[in-house]
Formats: sequence, C-alpha cells, structure tokens
Amino acid sequence: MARDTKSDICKAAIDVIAAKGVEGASLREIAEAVGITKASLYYHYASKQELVNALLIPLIDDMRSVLDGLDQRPWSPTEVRNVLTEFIDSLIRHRDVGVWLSRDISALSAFEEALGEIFTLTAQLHRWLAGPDASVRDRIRAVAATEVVGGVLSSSMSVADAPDDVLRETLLEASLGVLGSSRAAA
Amino acid sequence: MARDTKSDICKAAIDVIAAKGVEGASLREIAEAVGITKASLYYHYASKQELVNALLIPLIDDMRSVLDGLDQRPWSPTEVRNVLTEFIDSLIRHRDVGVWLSRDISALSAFEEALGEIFTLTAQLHRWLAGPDASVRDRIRAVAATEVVGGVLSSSMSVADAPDDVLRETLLEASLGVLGSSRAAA
DNA sequence: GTCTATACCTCGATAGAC
DNA sequence: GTCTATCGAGGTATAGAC
Repeated sequence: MARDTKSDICKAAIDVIAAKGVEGASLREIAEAVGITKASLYYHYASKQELVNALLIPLIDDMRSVLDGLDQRPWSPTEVRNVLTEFIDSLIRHRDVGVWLSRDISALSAFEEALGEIFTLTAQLHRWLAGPDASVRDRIRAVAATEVVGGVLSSSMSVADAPDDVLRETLLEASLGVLGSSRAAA
Repeated sequence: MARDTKSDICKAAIDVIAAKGVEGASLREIAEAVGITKASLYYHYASKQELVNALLIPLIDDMRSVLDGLDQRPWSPTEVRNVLTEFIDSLIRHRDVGVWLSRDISALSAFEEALGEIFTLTAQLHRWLAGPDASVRDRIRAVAATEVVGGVLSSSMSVADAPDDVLRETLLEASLGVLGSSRAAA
C-alpha cells in the first residue's frame, strides 16, 4: 500500500496543509510535492474537499468509536480518567492530522462535510466531562481539559523531541490537572 | 476616535476574520461590512498584510510589555502565578484578536511580518515557565499551561456566556492546575 | 476619501490527447 | 494514469475620475 500514488498524495497533503493551513495549501503545490501535476491529482480525488475528507476520516472514525455511547456512560473520577485517556490516545494516534484539525478550524469550516460530526462529538465530550448540573466554571474547565491536548500537539515544535509515551502521560496529567479542583477530581 | 473610518475597518476586519479565518476573509467583504468599496479600503491600508499587522500590533505590544525582562525574573511558585496572571489578562484584554491569533496560526504564517515576535515571546514564556533544568515533562507542562488559555478563548463559543472575570479566574486555576504536580506548584 | 474600472494572478476544476 | 491547455471565479492591488 505504500507504493500507491493515492497514499503518496495523502502524505504530501498532510505535510503541506500542516505548514500552510487548509486554505493556504493549493492542489498544485501538493501535486508537485508528489511529483505529478494538478490534473493528475484529480484522477485520484475528485475535489479538494474529497481529499481533505479522506485525510480526516480515519481520525473522525477513531474519535467516534472512542466517544460512542458516551452519554450512557456513568460519570465518575475514574471514568473521567478513562475517557480522557482514550481521547488523548486517539489524537496521538493521528497526531499528524490532529495537529491542524485542532488548529485550523476556522478554515475547515468552509469544508463542512465531515466537520459537522467533529463539532457534535467534541460538544458531546465537553458536556459529559463537565458532569451533570455543571456550572459555568465546570464547562470552561471541560473545554480547557480537551483544548490542552490539541494545543500542545499543534505547538509540538516546542516539544518535538518528546516521545509519544511521555507526551501521552504528561498530557493526561495536564488534562486532569485542569479539572483538578472541580468535582471530577481523581 | 470612534468615528474614524480606519477604526471602523479594523472592527469589521476582526469580525470577518474571526468568522472566516485570515485567508478566507476577503478585503471586499471587509470593505462592504464597513460600507465602502475595496478600493477605498486601500486608501487606508496599503495591503492586506498591513491591515492584519495593524490588528495584531496592540496584542503583541501588550504581550511584550508583560513578558519583558522575563529572563531576569526569579522563578518561584509565587512569580509563576504572577506571570501567568499577567499573561492571561493580556490575552483577555485582546480577546477578540487573540481568538483567531491562537487558532489561525497556520494561515497567519503567510503574513509573517509581526508573527516572528509572537513566536519568540511565547517560546521565551515556555522556557521560563518550565523553570531551570527543566525535564521534558516540565516543558510539555509549560506549553500546556499557556495553550490552555488560547484554546479556551478560541473555543469560547462553547462558553460565550462566561463573563470576563469568571473566565479570567478559571483560566488561571486551569493553567496552574496543569503545572500543579510539577515543581512550580503553588 | 470614495468611487468605477481594470490589470494581473492563482485557485479549483474540466476537456481531451497520449 | 499522467499530461498540456484552458475555463471561470475570485483574490489582491492599481489607475484615474470625482
């Protein structure tokens, strides 16, 4: 599967988009990075939107499987820790895409095909994390606990030398630390 | 100063950019929001880059004054709290711009006029926050402590009803919570 | 200071040869 | 499966009248 032009395109697209953002990345530049022309790229992907969607789908599928049935899950410090761990793991698994997903939302809104579900999923996560009868502070903390993850990953230049397992563990601590003084404290 | 066309342009630009991102916001749309034409806008700002810079400069100036001489400042739990407080306040003061500054960096890279200094300033803040002889974990935590702030502000749609003072206080707690289990614990 | 009109470019996307 | 050539739309930016 590695010698497939299609996967070469995806790989190049991820790099270019990470550097220039979704809008800033032109299909011409992506194609040239692969070594083909813009027209050839259209043989593999019918539109830019289709290409971007193809990049996002693995991450979205992963997040969905992690967050599926969240509302039915009991809310307790232990479960909060479990859910956060799974959420962080899914973002790290797709670290290359997650970086610009969490950082380029304003531009991605124009591509709202697969994006609607991301909003739904994260909103769901925020609600659940905040807990029942959440105050404004609880809700801010819930948002912050998830934003920390994407934020650190996207500014990972500063921590580029951090191995995945250290990153994983520290992010979980940080995320729990944000919730720390709330009722969800572990 | 409120009846100045120039400030009307800035105000409209902030709104449009917040909604569509820096690349997605066209000068035509900004001009029409003000009630003038694209050409008239060029009388006040010579280029799109100049306009974007004009929006960022107040925030940058504020951050610079907050972070100036940071390296000479002693590093202690109390000082960490002070510095974080000042940092959060400066971002909240420019909440409207800070929203898309922290969320649209990939697109802003194309406008790297004033942006270089932002990177320098935040890198400086990260280093100082991590403390002397920082481990990888300390550095991740330092990044996380600052990313929390921008992250929440940018997704403040979820917490749009939060008044500034609640936001301020909760962000400080969250930020300190991230550092909580490190040596910088208050 | 604001307008109309326009030059010039790059983008996404398509047509058709090979 | 990749190419050259081209289209139309929309972008930034400029020229010149008022």
